[in-house]
This record gives sequence, structure tokens and C-alpha cells, in this order.
Amino acid sequence: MSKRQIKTMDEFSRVSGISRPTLSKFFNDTQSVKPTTRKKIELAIAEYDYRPNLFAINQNRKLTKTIGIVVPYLSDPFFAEMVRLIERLCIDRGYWPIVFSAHGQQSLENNALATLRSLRPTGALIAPLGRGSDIETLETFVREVPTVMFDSNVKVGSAFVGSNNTQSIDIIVEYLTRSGEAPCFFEMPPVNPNANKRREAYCRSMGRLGFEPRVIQVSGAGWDFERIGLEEGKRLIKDKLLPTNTVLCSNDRLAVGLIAAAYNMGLRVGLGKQCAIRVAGHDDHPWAQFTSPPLTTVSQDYNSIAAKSVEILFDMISGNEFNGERPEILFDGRLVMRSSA
Amino acid sequence: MSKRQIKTMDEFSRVSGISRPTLSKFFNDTQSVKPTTRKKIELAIAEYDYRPNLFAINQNRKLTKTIGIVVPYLSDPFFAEMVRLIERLCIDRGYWPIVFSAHGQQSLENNALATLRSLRPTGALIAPLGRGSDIETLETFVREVPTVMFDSNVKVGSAFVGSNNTQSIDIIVEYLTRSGEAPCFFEMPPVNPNANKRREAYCRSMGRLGFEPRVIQVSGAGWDFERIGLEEGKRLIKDKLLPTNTVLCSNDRLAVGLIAAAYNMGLRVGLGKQCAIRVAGHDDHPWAQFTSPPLTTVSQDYNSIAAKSVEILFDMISGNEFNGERPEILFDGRLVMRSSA
DNA sequence: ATTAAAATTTTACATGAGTAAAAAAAAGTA
DNA sequence: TACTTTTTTTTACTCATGTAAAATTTTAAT
Repeated sequence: MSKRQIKTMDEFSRVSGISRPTLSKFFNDTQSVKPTTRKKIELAIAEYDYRPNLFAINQNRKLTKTIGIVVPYLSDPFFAEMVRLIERLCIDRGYWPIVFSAHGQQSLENNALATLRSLRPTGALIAPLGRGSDIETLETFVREVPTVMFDSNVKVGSAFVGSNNTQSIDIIVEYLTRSGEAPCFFEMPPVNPNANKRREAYCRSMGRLGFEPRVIQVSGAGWDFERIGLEEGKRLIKDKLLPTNTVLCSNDRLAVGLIAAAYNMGLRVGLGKQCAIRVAGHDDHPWAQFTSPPLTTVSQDYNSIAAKSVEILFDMISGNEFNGERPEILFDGRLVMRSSA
Repeated sequence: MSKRQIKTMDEFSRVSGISRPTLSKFFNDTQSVKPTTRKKIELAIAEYDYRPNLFAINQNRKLTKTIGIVVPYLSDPFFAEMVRLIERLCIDRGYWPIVFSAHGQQSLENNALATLRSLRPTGALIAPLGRGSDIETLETFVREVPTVMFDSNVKVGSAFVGSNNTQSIDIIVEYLTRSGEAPCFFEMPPVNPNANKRREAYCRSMGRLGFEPRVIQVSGAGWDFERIGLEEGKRLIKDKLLPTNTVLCSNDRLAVGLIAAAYNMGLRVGLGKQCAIRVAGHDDHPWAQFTSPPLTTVSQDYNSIAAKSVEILFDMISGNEFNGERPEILFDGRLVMRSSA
């Protein structure tokens, strides 16, 4: 390594003795040049430590080889994990994923979309804020770049991949009623369509099983779900406002807060005789296994959602129109029985 | 909005009636053109929804206006939060932050550095993997781009910002010994210098206070700290291998696991008479407030670390050499008393 | 109205690659 | 060896913006 600093492909062409167009071919697809040439280039790279300038590369390509990923809240382990999976899948296909987080704010989501747009990406995978999203901005965006929406189904973009909330809520309600008292449903004001879907699914499931649905909606805004679960949970317990001793939470983060609240109020959580309250969640968040007691929940199929989103996106990119339809693919959840319910 | 699609600054120049160089000036610094001109441009932007192509912009600038952020593990809420703060600070200075996560793997860290390098960023903020980092790659990187290291002090790069582990461990050891039994120290094989610093600080503090230090190092690799805390914690409790009933964990994530382990083994955690074990952590992770019981810990000063890192980076970018010295700035921790210890 | 200063426009070239077409060289085959 | 096919080189143009220098226009001040 470390002769002099090579900055351009032209210089690198001179020192390596390979013509620039051939180098260009090589950097776009290593396999597209003869093995002997490839060897020579790879040796020269090792010696001069040259890498093409990403800006120059992407400016001129019509296919940018850039994929935008936008999530509402990167500090939420669900999205952190989804991003990890999606990033990997994009890299494997030779693309360059760029991640943006809206940090829960519409202005930042719009900002991310604007920045992303000016990168002229090949495609984008967006988990929108949901209720907080600026639909018009989203629509402008998807008109310009092939986009798959995931997680939260705002009706924009030409495809959606997410969880089958109806099915997943169904199995957990079914489990809870079967193993004990029928649950009430604990939620905060919905931030996205999933939350609504889940409440509706809960009501239907309860109805079908012959129980009266009981929805407890507490106040609270933002993405600080655990805090809301904790504070509102304490209040509900103190004022005895929970209609049942089995609580199905709209998501795991809320459940984490509620379990903390129960502990704080001296209520033992779990399914044993000596327990005062059962708590269940939804998502199988990374934290769910480390609550005390571990959280019974229903998992979202992270891997399938990520894989399918990416697959559909690349279908779209290669011109597949899905017969003019907007595919909506939902993956089933799986019951994860632990000891909180 | 929505006349025809404007794709280049040239087109935009024609439809807006403003010359291209003036537009260029405007997009680089809104304030650098006359108010009347600015108004005209802003109106035209609103009408035609034009944004300059980021690749073309950055290719040609010597100052790229791009800042790279590299963290070892984005799913760790500590880093997620740091990224959030740093991103914001960079944007406020008119720069474009790009985030990379090594996902705990050396190959991915190297990959991120390579990609970042080919973006020719103005500067970079790196929280290295630590023990898993490829020092040579890091050194090559920092030779080329102004870099501030944070969180984990591998001795590379021209500045470091992090926590004062000596001080922070000191106050929690002091608190624990003062309020009850002296703690043992629970750790896993160190992934970075912080872990070592903390163990050493623990031993010194204990020595100074006249206690015998007792370090319990369990096995386990990777970044799945909670799992290690849970599984090894269960083993330690079952086999009665904990030398004391007060445990100071090397970090909060380990403590989260240990609290779950204690619950699982029927041990009540807390500082009351009827509690069997006290658990304390380090970092004040976002989750620390939602364990059962809430975790007593010592906070890292997220805001100061982020702010100072960015400040120093921009100092470096504007040519400040710090008299040839490598500044190492450490922020003190603050004791966060909750009920786990 | 005159003059000076500030801002904008005109003109022209730079950046670092992608890419197309024709010519040349290398490899494979009969 | 001659011929065909594949690969590489040569040449030249493109992309969308940055940026410098000179000419022009606008604004402000006298």
C-alpha cells in the first residue's frame, strides 16, 4: 500500500495499466472482466488503495444503485432491526442503502424525503410515520421514485408489506381467552393504521368469541410509548380503571411500560394463581424477553417482511407493474408464550 | 406546484428567470443573495418543486458538506440516541450526516469506512467497535478524513470524546458501599476500552474504600448483552456464584439481563429489607427506567458528548490543530438513583 | 444626476465518473 | 496457421453542478 495518493480513475488507470472504461466495467461488476484483468486490477487496488468517488459514480448513472430507507423512529428496536435486515439485503444485491429516521416528526420525515429525492435513488423502502405523515409529500415522492411501503399502510406507494394484524391479534386474543379471563385492550391514541387495525381486530375477535370488547385508550402523544405505558398504567391501576385483570397492549413497548407500572404498584404480573394481572403485547420486540416477567406476545415476522419488501421493490425497479394492482402482502404473526400472560 | 418536471438547475434557471450561478449561490447559502432575489427563487421552488442533485453538488465541491457517522451497533439505544443528537447538530450546521452501523462486525465496520471514504466526507464521527476494530483500516481512514472518535477510546484519530468512567464508577461504588453491602462487579469479556476502564476503576474505588474488589467475568461474545446477562445471571444465581448480594454491572444492558435473571430465579431485586439482591448499572440507557424495579445507574452525558464531539470536529475542519496534541475530553456521569439498588 | 458599491449575469471551464462506437489486441477454435 | 469470438483500448461525449473572471445591471449614497 501507500505509494502516492490516487484520487481519480484516470490516475488509477495510468498506474495500473488498465484502461479507464475497463476499470469502470470492473467497478460496476467485478465479474465482467477477464480473470487475468481482474487479478491485475485487484492487485493495483491493494497497492494504491483506490476507490471510485461515490458521488461521481452516481451522478451519471441512470440507475443510481442507491436505495433509500426511511423509518419513523430509529431508536425503536423494531425499526432498528428492520433497517439492519433491509440494509443487508440491499448490499447483497449490490446497492447502497441510505438510512433516514424521522425521529417521530413530520418535518424530519419530509426533510428525509426531500434529501432522498435529491439523491435520485433507484428505489425506496418507507415505513411512514402514519398519522403524522404528510400524505402530499409522500405522494409527490412516490410519483418520482419506486417505493415500497412497509409496517404502516398509509395508502400511498405502489406496494405494501406488513403484518397481518387481524390474524395476529386473533391468535393472542384466542390464547388469552382460552387460558383465562378475556382481555381488555390497552392503547394510546393511534399513531398509525396498525394501531387502528389492531383495535378493530381485537373487537372483532372478542365479538366472535362471545365477549364484550373493552378498549382502554389513554392519552399521550409522541413515540415515548414505554413512558406512556408506565405513567398511564400506574394511574389506571391506582384508580382501578382496568375493567379486567388481563390486558392486551397495542404493542410491546406499551406493555413494557405497563409491566413496570404493575411492579411499581405492587401487582404481580403473570399467569400463576398468585398473580394479580396478566399482560400481553404485540410485536415481539427485542426487549420483550427481558421484562420481569418475560412478555407473552405475538411476533411480527421481521425476516419475511424485510425480505418481501426488498423483493417487491426490485421487482418494481425491473419494470414489473403487478398488472396495475397495488400488492398488499401481510405476514402472519406467531404466538410467543412467555410468562406474563 | 406541478407544472412540468424540472430536473436540472439549468432548466430551473430558465423557468425562474434567475441565472444559474446565482441559483448555485442560493442553494449553498440562502442568505448570500439579495432578499428580493431570494423571494423570487423561493417562489419558483414552491412552484416547480425543484431540488439540486446531491451527487452533482458534492462531486464538485472540495468541501463535501457531508459528515460520516459510524457506530458499532445501531440497535443499541445508546447509539441510536447518540446518532439522533449528532445528526441534528450536523444538520443545524448545514451539513449532511450519513449514518453507518457496523452491526457488531469488523467486516461491516471496514465496509462502512470504505464506503464513507469514497464519499470524501468533510469529517467523520466514529464510535469504533473497540476490540473488534481493525486498527489499520481506522488509521488509513483518519489519515484521509478529519475524525473525532467518541464513546470508545481506541487510540486513533486526532480527538476523543467520551465518558469519565473513573469518576462515574467511583460515584456509584461510593453510593453502593455507603447504602449497603459493597458491590461485586459483573462483566463479560470486554468489547471495548470502556469495559476495561470500568473494571479497573471499580477495583481502584473498592481499594480506596477499604474493600476487596470482586470481579465476576462471565463468558459470552457479541453485542447481545441482555441475553448474556440473563443466561449467565441465572447460572450464577443458581450455583450461588455471586460473592455479594450487591452487583454492579459493567453496563445497563447487562443489568437488564441480570434483573430478568433474578426475577426468573425468584430473587427480589431492590434496596428494601425484603429484597435479596441489589443491582446497579452504568449508562442510564433508555430502558433503565422501565425495568422492574427501575434500575439504579450512573448516566452518561449524552448531550454533552454529542455536542462536544461535533464541536471539536468542526474545529478540526476549520484547521484547528490543537497544538499537535490529541484532545481527550471526558464528561462526568451523574448518579441516577432508582429502586434497584 | 453622478458615482460607488453590491449583486447578478454571461461566459467558460472543472469535477470524476458512465457509456457508446470503432479499432485493436488477445483468446479460443478449426 | 487462419479465422472467429471475446475482451480491451481509444476516442469522444454526457451528466448536473461548482466556480472563477469579466461584463452588466441594480441599489444606495452623495
